[in-house]
Amino acid sequence: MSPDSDIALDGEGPLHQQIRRAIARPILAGRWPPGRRIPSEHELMQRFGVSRMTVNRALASLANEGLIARKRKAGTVVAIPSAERAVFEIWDISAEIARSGATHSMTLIRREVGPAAPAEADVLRVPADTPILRLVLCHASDGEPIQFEDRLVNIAAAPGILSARLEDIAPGRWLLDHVPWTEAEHAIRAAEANAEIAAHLKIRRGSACLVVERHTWRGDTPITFARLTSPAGAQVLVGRFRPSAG
Amino acid sequence: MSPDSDIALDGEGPLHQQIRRAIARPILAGRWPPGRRIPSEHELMQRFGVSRMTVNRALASLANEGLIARKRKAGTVVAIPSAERAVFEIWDISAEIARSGATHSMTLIRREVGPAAPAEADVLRVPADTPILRLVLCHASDGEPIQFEDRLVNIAAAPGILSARLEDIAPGRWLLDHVPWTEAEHAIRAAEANAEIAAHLKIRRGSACLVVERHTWRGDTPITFARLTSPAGAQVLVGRFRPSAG
DNA sequence: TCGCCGTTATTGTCTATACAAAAGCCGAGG
DNA sequence: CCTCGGCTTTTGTATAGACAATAACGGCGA
Repeated sequence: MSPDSDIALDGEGPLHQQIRRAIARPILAGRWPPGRRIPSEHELMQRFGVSRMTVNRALASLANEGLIARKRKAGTVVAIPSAERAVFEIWDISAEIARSGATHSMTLIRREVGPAAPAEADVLRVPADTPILRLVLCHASDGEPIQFEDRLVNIAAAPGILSARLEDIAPGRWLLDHVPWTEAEHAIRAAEANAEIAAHLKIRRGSACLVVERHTWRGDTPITFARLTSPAGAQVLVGRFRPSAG
Repeated sequence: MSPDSDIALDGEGPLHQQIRRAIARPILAGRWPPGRRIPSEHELMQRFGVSRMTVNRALASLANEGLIARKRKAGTVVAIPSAERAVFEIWDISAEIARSGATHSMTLIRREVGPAAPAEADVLRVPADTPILRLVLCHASDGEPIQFEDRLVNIAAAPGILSARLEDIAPGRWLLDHVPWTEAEHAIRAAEANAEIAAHLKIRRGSACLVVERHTWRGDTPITFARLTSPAGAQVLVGRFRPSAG
């Protein structure tokens, strides 16, 4: 069996996107470490039975997003992940903490299952009374509280979340691993800590926090809404850009 | 003369990127308002004397970034600007304000020319004593102070900035229009307003602010560093993503 | 007038081909 | 041994052609 036997087309959507996913999946899942060689366009072209233009389109798009690095003659390899991706792509605090070398821990503050109240239905963008899971928790890095997470999950869109062991794995991480998303939206703003958040993050009430709110969808159905609050100094979102060369 | 006579190739780099720029420029400059019809692929193909694939590649890339909206048979139009673009691409508060329908105004608080002090050289990432322009100003939307800007400009990289009429045009805007950049980096965080910022933004000292710091380079030479501070509620950075579908 | 349906303009995707540009590789020559 | 130059692999760009999908439009009939 070929060493890249884990890549395969899934038959969904345009070919170039299938190829994209086929390559992106093992990278994002961590099965292909940075530096790992990716088959050349010719090889992929034969393996998938498509034209080189189509392979090229897929790989160019991945390169454009910094997932892979390409060099003429040298070939294509999995790019070393920069902070960049973390900001814009999906965003997992436990991975972030692990990367910095610290230990991640988590305290579950609240966990409720039930029909969505009007306000909740509104933010999650589901009909009222949709069954949802509400989670409130606090992440810590080496014991230092670093992020307060308030999350709503559309249970219908994430079957299995109710039986997930959320003491061991961050809910964001669990969802990333188990529920494929097709669209996400971030809103980033500053806000002042309310009493509850201040208590859990061990900061002064009213002190500045960075708030990231994220909606995630699969097609038209909302999967989850998360409001992630970090103390002013604890988190900086960094992104690097080009003048958007296609 | 054709109604789209303001689009032309510039001869720099690959054709598809030239076409991209040719279309993007009048949109970003505001000459083409949202909803304005963009010539069909066939027209562009003839106008530029390139193949349709090449035009398509350029337009697909612009559509991917949300600058234009395409619909089969209906054609291509300038997209209604969502906040989205503003986050990732370069970022111009005066355009943002204008887009929201308000009037932008600006007060120049400080303007100094001279060799970079060590601390300044450090943030701008130039050698000490490099001639720099230091600007401090405050932007307002309909008279309401909305953003405090602290900027360092590498004069060598932006010839002409010294004679620009910075009372009329925001320095960020001027730089965008006059100095081509190849790379930019954003850092986003929350911070508490210090005395000076609080006074200018008319907010309480210590209240939460959103801070965006941006470095811009042309090749290896730094062009400018800007620290943009907005009161907590005034600004929300929004971004929408796909699992990075090309 | 209104609704339905075929026409057609426009974009989306894919293929096959071609040539250019970069850069690793390797062998000839010193 | 080292260096230089050519060979070759790999990616980058562009073209022409084809067919599919979509949806606006216009005309026709009730």
